Amino acid sequence: MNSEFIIAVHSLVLLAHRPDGMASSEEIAANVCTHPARIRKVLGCLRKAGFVSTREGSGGGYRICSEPSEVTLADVYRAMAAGSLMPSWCSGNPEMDCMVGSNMQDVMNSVFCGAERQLENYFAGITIGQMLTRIKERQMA
Amino acid sequence: MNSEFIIAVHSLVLLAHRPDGMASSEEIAANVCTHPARIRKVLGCLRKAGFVSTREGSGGGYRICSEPSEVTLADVYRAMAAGSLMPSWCSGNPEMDCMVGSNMQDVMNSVFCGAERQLENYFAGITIGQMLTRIKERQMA
DNA sequence: GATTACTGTAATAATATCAATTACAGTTGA
DNA sequence: TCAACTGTAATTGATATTATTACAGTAATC
Repeated sequence: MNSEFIIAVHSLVLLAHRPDGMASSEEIAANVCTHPARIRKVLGCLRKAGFVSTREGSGGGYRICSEPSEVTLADVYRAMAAGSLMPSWCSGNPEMDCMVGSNMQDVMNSVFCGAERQLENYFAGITIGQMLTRIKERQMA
Repeated sequence: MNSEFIIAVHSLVLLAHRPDGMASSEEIAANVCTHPARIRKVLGCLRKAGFVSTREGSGGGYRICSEPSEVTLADVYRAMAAGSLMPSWCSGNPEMDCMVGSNMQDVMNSVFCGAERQLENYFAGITIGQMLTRIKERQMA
């Protein structure tokens, strides 16, 4: 799993929490605990996916332009980390003679595709708004 | 996700496919496409988890000592890769002032715990025996 | 129009993780 | 006693990840 997914979710939750829905890369970076350049990269993806709008220049920054209650973690996952469940390392080799060794990659692939669907299904049940609610609840406790 | 999980599953499927259920680390390594020492490490875990037995010395090696139809990928996952879904990199910081930044780690953690349960649930529906069947089917096609 | 405060993007450096390899002690069968 | 194994740790090499730097482009404001 990609840590950019975490950064994306965190950033969206932070923006959703802001009254005006806005923040600069520097503000977000301080909150997430990473470098502003990394935030700009991740939020560039979120912009392409339509979750935030950006304004360059003075007074600019990022603004959430989707309903926090309608954006799910599955949406963010698809935009940021699709396919990241399966390790890049592969066992076996389609060229080899043995039935097991030559077919394992394909079978493993289908297993992980299924796992990814399962995961997306779970993430589809959690919205950015709910994340913010959970945080507020935790803050109370 | 840990690639040792893949190696463990591949090794178990290979052993299940052998008439006598046995193979040496060298044979397994050749089939998996990795180094024998790595196989010994992974199968050492499977031994501790009770899925294989080992015999040292000449003529020794690994033998599957559980029913392929009863060992699920969830069992293997728990033995080899439990907790590996969540990235090690963390956003936010419990010490900080902001409600969002200070509670994000905990909330993200609970999200990934749920995801992991979901994943295990999916893996629980796939046995080593079924993996072998899938491979045989693919070989036919 | 100059200045200031931003984003976008790429390149580089630092660090961490992962896999391969080597080495060798211990075990067992022949 | 030799040969063929496992168990394990240390080292090296490769790869992936994150931080940092740099700078061009854009927009608001004075």
